[in-house]
Amino acid sequence: MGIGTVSRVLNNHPNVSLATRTRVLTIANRLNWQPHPYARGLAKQKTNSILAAVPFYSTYFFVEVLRGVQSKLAEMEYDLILYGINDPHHIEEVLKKKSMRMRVDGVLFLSMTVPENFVEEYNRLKIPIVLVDTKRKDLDSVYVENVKGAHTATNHLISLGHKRIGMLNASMRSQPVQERLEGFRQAMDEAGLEIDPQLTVSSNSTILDGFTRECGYELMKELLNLGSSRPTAILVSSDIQASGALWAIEEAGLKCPDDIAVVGFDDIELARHLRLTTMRQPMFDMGVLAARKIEERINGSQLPPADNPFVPELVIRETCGARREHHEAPEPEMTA
Amino acid sequence: MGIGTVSRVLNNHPNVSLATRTRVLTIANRLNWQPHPYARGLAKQKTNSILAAVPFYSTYFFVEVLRGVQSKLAEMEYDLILYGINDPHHIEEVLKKKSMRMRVDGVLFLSMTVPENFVEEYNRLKIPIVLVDTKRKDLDSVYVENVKGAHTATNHLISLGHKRIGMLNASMRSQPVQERLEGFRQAMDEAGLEIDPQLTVSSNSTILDGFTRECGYELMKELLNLGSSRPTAILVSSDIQASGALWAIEEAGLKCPDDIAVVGFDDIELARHLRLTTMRQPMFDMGVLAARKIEERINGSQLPPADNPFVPELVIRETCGARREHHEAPEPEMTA
DNA sequence: CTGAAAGCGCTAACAT
DNA sequence: ATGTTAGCGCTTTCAG
Repeated sequence: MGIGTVSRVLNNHPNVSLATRTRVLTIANRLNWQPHPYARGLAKQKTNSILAAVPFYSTYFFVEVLRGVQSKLAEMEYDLILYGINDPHHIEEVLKKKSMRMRVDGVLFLSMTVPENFVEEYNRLKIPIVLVDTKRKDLDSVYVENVKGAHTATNHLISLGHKRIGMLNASMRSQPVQERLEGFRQAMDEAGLEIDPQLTVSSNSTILDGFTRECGYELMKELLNLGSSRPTAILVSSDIQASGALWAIEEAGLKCPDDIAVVGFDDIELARHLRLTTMRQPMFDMGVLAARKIEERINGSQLPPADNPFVPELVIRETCGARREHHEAPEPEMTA
Repeated sequence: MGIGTVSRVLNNHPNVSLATRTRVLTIANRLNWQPHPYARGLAKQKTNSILAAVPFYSTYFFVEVLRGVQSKLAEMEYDLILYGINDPHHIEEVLKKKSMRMRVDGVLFLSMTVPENFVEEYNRLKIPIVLVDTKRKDLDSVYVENVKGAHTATNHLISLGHKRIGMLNASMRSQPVQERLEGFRQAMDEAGLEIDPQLTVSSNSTILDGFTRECGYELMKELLNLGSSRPTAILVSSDIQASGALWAIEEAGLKCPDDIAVVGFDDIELARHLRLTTMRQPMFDMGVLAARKIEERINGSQLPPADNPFVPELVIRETCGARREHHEAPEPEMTA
């Protein structure tokens, strides 16, 4: 029996008699045989693996997304190669040198701005890219509708009767932050509420674009220093910052829902603990979709680059003041 | 100039004149050339990538470890293939079918018990395995000294004057839990303190071996139901459970350091928020070491399988009662 | 020191 | 339907 035939059954080629097919299969099974992925890859010019470039710092978010990615990828018999970018400035250098080129059939960028020349090069190599948590008109993007989300969050606060609402932001350099601020503005406008510039603060920290507890803590202190003209409620651009803000509030001897209500964004694990009202992002599902999208491209889809927006969902807990009683028990664990 | 020569310079083969070497290098650079990893892998019988099998649920711990692994691996020019095991029962099936066999030079198992036949098979294939956060006499293992850690934690509580100390455990099926309980016992013994069996509770939950907030919450309620014979301090086998325990304490209208002190284990991110005193595990460093160990094996080390223990470090915050004042500011962010 | 040729394990095109 | 053969892109003898 020729080696070619074996190859055929392994690749489900039609021209193989059922007899030989089963014979090959059983013998392969008995020998515990598996085709060598590299040899196959070389011959087929396909690696059956995709690269995920992630900023390692946004832990909870990216873990959830990756869970989704990996789960879909496993189903597709693809491997996930993880590449953590610690210093955003080194993205290109790193990805170049790593000769990730011929090693993967596609690449996923999470929460990262892709360098222009990188896009060009991968374009030339016909290696598709899909973005997660960022957006670009010329690439497939999977992201959350930040404007809408912030809008919803703000409306919630408004519906609770708040008038003096502030927004505590991370760095305005961050695209999601800009969008979230925009949503806030829209909602305030629509409600005919004044936006006091004093109450709209943002970070100029270079550390993680201001997505840190410290940033939330410091900015909240500023807000609190406003004294009687402080806001009665604030929207915070991320849960992690909200945690810092809550800290500042507590430290100032104030009570969270009563003296000042807060709504976060993300619904990271911590949020449940803090009983933080927030906008949930369907991270796992975003990961699954991203994997699907990259697959479509790999399989030759020529559709124009598409947006794949997800709508964040308002999770009402206690920091907004809408629910003041304690629960009997903690919320159920996320399904693992 | 022959293809062979090119190959030689790429592999730093000595027999190449500096003249041709630089010539090849510059031209390669100009063409933006990179050797094809699969072709190279096929020829050299080496993939230059390692597999990390991780249980996706233990998020924070594994992210940190992986950060370490990846950082070292990148340095070694190795790729990291991530495989998330959601259902522990499927480990072998999954890894078999994935034909991970010839695809990686080594495998890392995080927080997981490796199936026996898996070990045998990889042994036969000469693909080295190293364990992280678990132990096996016949494999290299990188882990934390749980006995010592629990001992230290318990001693801390004892030094604070506590006599009625309890321990709240996850499932006794978990190796780390057993070890932590052992450390607790030793410390109590050495101090001549009685261990009230009522105060040593453990979970029989099958969900994540009881490493959940709910588990901590429920077990703490049991402890609290003891009324006046309740412990004045408890050691909890993990931070995540400690968070649930704190919840139960609060819900019962009790105050944490005052009515009952608690010390956790792990130092997950959450711990800072909760101001939880806990035992820190050097997760990143464990990852780095694991990567180094696997590299040694790949490079043919024949040393007998070795233990690589790390000693956990006591992090004193407020739930133990040793520091009662609030901080001026939150602790600095972990370096990312 | 360098060129030529065989081979890594598989796929795909071409015969039969 | 199946056997044969020529690559896939690189490494590695073996000559020279």
